[in-house]
Amino acid sequence: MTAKTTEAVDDYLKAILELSGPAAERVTSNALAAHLDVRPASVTGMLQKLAEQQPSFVKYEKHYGVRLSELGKRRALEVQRHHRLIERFLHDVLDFAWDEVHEEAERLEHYISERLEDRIAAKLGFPETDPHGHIIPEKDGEVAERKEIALSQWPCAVPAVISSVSDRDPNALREMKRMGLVPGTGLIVKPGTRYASLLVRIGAQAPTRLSRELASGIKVVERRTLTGNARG
Amino acid sequence: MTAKTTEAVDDYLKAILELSGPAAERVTSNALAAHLDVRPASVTGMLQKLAEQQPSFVKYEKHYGVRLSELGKRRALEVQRHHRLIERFLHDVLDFAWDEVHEEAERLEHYISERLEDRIAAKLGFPETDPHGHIIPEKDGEVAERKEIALSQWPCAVPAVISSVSDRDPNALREMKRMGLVPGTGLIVKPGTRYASLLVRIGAQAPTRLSRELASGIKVVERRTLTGNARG
DNA sequence: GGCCGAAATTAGGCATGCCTAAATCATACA
DNA sequence: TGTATGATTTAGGCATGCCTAATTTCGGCC
Repeated sequence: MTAKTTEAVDDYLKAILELSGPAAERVTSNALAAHLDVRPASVTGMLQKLAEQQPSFVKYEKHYGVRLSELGKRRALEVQRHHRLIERFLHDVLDFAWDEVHEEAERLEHYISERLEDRIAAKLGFPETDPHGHIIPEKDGEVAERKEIALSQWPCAVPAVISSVSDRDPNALREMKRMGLVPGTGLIVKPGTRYASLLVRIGAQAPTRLSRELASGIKVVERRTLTGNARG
Repeated sequence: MTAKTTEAVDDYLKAILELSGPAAERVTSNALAAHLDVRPASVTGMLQKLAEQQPSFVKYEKHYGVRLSELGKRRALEVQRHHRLIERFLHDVLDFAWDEVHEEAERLEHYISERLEDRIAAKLGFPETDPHGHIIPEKDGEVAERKEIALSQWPCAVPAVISSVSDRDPNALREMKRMGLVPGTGLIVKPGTRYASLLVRIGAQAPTRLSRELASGIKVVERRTLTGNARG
């Protein structure tokens, strides 16, 4: 039974979860401010308030950054589960395009009840990923791990499969779909300069140039390790 | 394009709409306070702020009550449309019981986009009523009128059909369902005292006693005037 | 060890929307 | 025509969560 949160608190916890990465490293006020589009001073204020609470969602050390407590992590994962379930629901049941779901889910994730969360999951057959390939945390907070890597870091000539794509830029998402860059698609990075763009063979198509910007939003895994959860 | 509102403002507008009735009469601060579960002083403050805005959602006269402006009415109907569409969606698509939908819709109604509203309506085939029989306003603000009357005021021996029931008390709703008191059900009020309870024949059942409390949440129309929209 | 720039924090404010307590208004009734 | 009573409004506060401006801390570099 996690303590009561506001929309703002949820957003902070989710941001800390996303910025701290798999290793749960400390997150700086500045990084949070940039991610939340808020002034650093506001972040300090919020973190202090959160850290004072008993029980607390975060462990906060002045000048050294913040990380989630167990409680905070549980809440952040719950909100993330809401977000991703809602995205899949909007996409699969209500015919939203994959570039439309993020904005809607971003609002609704704070306001659905446990009951609605459960009914949505059941209706969908307990899906494992959202439309962009992100893994949906289990209700108990478990997250199936996957060692995905940014496409921009992937070595040449090694067959890869897209595991997930960033959902924060609708234009990029439309462009990706147009090029066939969706979770589950196989690709190979061709040798050549990697400065402004990558030469990539997408699926069975002829090799294409991919802007660094677009590539930065794409994560991949090795060809044979994809467990088959990601849907096209 | 109605101006931007907060959840609190939406709740005030909806409350004014519901309390002012079909004739759009003035609503008193006290009535609003009771309906919104807020102190009268808070209502005064909010109404003053709303009335000051340009353009304004309300027409407010000190000491004499408030009514909606055209703008306010449009927004109130939009929120009501959201609420009722969501109720039907939760009920029909996500297997919510009819006593569970109100609470969830009460929150979500403020946070769904136009797009989601439209997709929900389309998915449902543009329904005319919510699970409790209330008419869903059209997107343009039109409301199919219906001269329904509280069951407690209905004359004896005249065949009636339940048009709608109040959705604010889950216990009452469960009790109604158990007794077969759902929209579309026919009934006849038997002669007798109407002090604490009514003697009513529900559908084809033997006459039953109905507490005044339960009856107060039920609205009816004359048997042959129901246009067939309400579902059992 | 001291200095500098970036990062972070403190200080003081603002808007929303609620509260309680203390006036004030409207009105019915004697 | 007063006056009591209930409805309503005013006055002053509190919590949330954001802001800007000013100050402090951190950490690398000379």
